[in-house]
Amino acid sequence: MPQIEQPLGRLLSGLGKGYLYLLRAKLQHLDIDRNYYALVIIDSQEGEITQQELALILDTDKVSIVRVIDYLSEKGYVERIQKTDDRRKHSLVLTAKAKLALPEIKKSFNEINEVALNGLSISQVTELSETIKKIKSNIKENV
Amino acid sequence: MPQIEQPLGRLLSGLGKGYLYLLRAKLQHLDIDRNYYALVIIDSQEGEITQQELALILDTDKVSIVRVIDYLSEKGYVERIQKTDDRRKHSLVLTAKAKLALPEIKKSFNEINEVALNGLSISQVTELSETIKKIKSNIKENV
DNA sequence: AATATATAGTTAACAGTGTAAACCATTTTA
DNA sequence: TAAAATGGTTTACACTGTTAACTATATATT
Repeated sequence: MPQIEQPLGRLLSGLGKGYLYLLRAKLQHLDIDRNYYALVIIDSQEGEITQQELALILDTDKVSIVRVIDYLSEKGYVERIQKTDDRRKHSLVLTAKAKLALPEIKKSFNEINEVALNGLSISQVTELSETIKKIKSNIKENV
Repeated sequence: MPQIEQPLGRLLSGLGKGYLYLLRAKLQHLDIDRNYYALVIIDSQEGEITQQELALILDTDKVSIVRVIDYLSEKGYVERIQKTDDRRKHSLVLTAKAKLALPEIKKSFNEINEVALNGLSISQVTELSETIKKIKSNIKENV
């Protein structure tokens, strides 16, 4: 097994950070500087996602989600709508402002992917995707 | 270009976090729960590394390094030795305690690599290593 | 129906991290 | 000799991850 110069964990975290940095730079003109992906998820489940469900998808906990939704709703991107069938739950819905911003958010995701993967062949990207999936499941099994 | 289901940044950060989690679990019996890699670096430069140089290698800033070294020296793993040729600088040196722990720290790095890369062929790991390097330089160029 | 238990979301608290500004001591440059 | 730069420290602030305790509702048990 070939050795990797740096601990892989550090390396991957570092890449993730660089990614986020580029994303923020690209979306600088928005009045939010984080939680973009939460918006994408909420949009994809339009009108039918609760905070718990979002937590599950984002692989985090409900406390963190409260903070995310507090932030996004303060900024006018999301509203909590109490569900009538179970009044403990809140449906998360995007505002018009968020819907306006979404296309450029998604576009930025794609653009940064292209920047990051620039110079790699299609088969290399496919391979990377497979490998990441494998590593993810390897880690999950051992956690 | 094939699309990747999740923002790559999130995915990579997530893997990095899982990695660190496994590492901490493996090294639970030590009385430190972070900054393991700093010890490896310091060891590899034995006696001839300053805080600034460490900051450079770890891709962070001097303020963060103060915290790292405060932590590691409180726990008895590292000592600051003022250099005589430039008394602003501190050489970082490992204590006997750190030297004793180092082999298992390195071993844990390797073991977790093996766990994470389990089921991947040698060529896939090589490919991954190349791809990561490429992504890293792509991101660096654009930061 | 009454009580116990579970769930969705919130609040509070604490430790850790990233980042910037101000500062001290020392060294280098002008 | 004065000014500027460097290595390291301190302080401050915002953000993040995590745990515990809490409210309100809903579900299950008797």
